[in-house]
Amino acid sequence: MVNIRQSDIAKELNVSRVTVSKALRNHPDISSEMKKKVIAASRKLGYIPNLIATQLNSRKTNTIGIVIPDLENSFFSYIADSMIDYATENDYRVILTVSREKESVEKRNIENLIGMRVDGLLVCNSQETTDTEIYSQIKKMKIPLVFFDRVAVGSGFSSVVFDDRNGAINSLEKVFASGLRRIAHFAGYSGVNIGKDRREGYLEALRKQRIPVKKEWIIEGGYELNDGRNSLLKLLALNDLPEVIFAVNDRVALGAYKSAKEAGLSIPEDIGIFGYGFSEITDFFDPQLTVINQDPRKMGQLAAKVLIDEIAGVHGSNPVKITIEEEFLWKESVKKQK
Amino acid sequence: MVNIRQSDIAKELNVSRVTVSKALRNHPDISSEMKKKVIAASRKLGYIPNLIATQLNSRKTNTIGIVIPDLENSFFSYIADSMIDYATENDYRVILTVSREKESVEKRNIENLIGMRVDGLLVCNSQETTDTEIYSQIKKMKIPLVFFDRVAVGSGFSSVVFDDRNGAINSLEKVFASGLRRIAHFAGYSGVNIGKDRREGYLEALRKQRIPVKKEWIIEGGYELNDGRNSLLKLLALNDLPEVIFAVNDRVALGAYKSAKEAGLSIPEDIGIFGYGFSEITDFFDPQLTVINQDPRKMGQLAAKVLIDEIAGVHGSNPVKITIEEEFLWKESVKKQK
DNA sequence: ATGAAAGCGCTAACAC
DNA sequence: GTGTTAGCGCTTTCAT
Repeated sequence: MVNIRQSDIAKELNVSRVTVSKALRNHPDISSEMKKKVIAASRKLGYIPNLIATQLNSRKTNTIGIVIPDLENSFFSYIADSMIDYATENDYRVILTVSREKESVEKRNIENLIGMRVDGLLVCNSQETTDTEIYSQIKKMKIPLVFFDRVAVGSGFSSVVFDDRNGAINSLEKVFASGLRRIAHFAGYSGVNIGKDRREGYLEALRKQRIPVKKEWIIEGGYELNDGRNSLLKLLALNDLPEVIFAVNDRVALGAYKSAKEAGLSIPEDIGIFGYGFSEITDFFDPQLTVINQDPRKMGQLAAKVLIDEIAGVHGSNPVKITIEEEFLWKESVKKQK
Repeated sequence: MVNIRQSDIAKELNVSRVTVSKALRNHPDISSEMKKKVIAASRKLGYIPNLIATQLNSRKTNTIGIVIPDLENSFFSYIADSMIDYATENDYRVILTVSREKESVEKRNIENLIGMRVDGLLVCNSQETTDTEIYSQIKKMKIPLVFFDRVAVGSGFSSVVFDDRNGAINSLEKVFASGLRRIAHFAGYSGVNIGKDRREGYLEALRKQRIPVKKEWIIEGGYELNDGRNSLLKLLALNDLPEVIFAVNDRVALGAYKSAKEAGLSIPEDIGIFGYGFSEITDFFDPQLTVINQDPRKMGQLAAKVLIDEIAGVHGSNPVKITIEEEFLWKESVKKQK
């Protein structure tokens, strides 16, 4: 690799490196003629400043580190994309790491990013993560950090999350208002936050309507397509179909679509389906999936904004907690009764 | 931010910084007792090495820069994911930048990454990119670079691309062999490589079978869902339906699905559809989309491997050109005739 | 207006 | 075995 340095420009012009350094940064010390000369020479030689060196003595890298569980999940890739967007607009670079839902990888990534002296961190915990020691250390080091979507609780950092519980309650109220009353829930494991909050929302919504809970209609499973398939088969075996299925996420909903069609059930006539998701995916379902919209771009943007503000010292030392409301997008997959 | 330095450890132990530096890197100079002491102290103080400083004098960052057009496109997010995977496994970090299909952003990203002194670059050109001057400069600077998917031709760098033309030819041969003969093509603009190669494959396949080309069955459009919708409407207006539509990509195919269903055509009975895509998306189509498989993980992995090998000096100065064969995955959306 | 000296945190080369 | 010196490329005093 052949890199041009400021000293090369200085030699070319027979001036000192300092003059060059100042000229390039448009320092008032330097005459405008000199500046022109320096800029011309740097163009000519193809000078690209060494940010590593700059960063070393400014102790600022203008770089944000992201730790995300899985880029193959479009929800997360949209989030990452919007974070990169927002960061770039605000003159920050982004180092993106993927934890693959592994706690150990998450930890390694974070140490790596701190080693790179990023100015701040955007972190979504892996599903496995339970040990929060590293986060206490980050707190001690006073490195700005914002959690998004999944939060290591009690660590005292800012966070941006969805209001899943109310999202479920509000959405189900709309469903009830349309005359539908028999709703099953394809739930995630209740150990995980996501699964827990969404299920609680479901239960609370039923309670409000004084609709008795049918335990057999809460079918617990994972978060992938096959889990949705299996849950639908379990539901069929009951010989007691609900009017609508409320799925814990879009992949589970898709699995339910598949099994439903294989079983000869048409959506939404024989059975309706809706679930957590985001607007961009509705089109990938036929009929279009009704979703409780978790706007990933909004989350990414907000988290990045909170972090960058925090780096700038906007919030002082008070962590900011942002809860994003979810909107119910009624599409083809659920048929209103009235 | 509060960061512990080697000198802090040195002070703590009343030794020189160099001893600490060597001990931490397990240098043979240092006694094992001293090493233990140093490691214990660094643990205790929560020392995290400053990679910026290390990089400054090693002139190696162990970091790869990626420039990708759009993370919202799952094809690219899978590629990015697999690159990060491969890089991480090989002890490289990744700085990911997104060009949003803008030439100017692409250029800015590259300069930024070079400024960060990444050890190498993985680049997919934006759709707009025509000016390749920056790439000549990179060549001069001897910075390793590998293009993937879209290549600034004539710049003399290694590349990893799909063999779109043969993918089309081979796939169409299978379709023909099953007895289907009337195939339309929803094409991209022929100005762009992708659009051009795929269309040429289509034409060549017809030629081989001595099937006359119907110009009105080559419907040119963009690469998004709505383009597929519009193309299908244009096709319907002809009152001369083909048996199968060959779509330039999955989003166009999806648009065709939508319009077909709205027009009361069922797939594959009334009309078959297949297109370029990758295996993970077939399930999102109902019926499952038959695809000419462009495996994004394979592309990401290979490109990352070629680059990392190149950084290690494996290929000398000879650019490597890798062409990935595409496999035809016959799914539900096309019905075999025999 | 320009430049010399010192230092960011770490490491390689060379003493002791 | 341990420490001293010098330097990575840049910027920030402080002289001139």
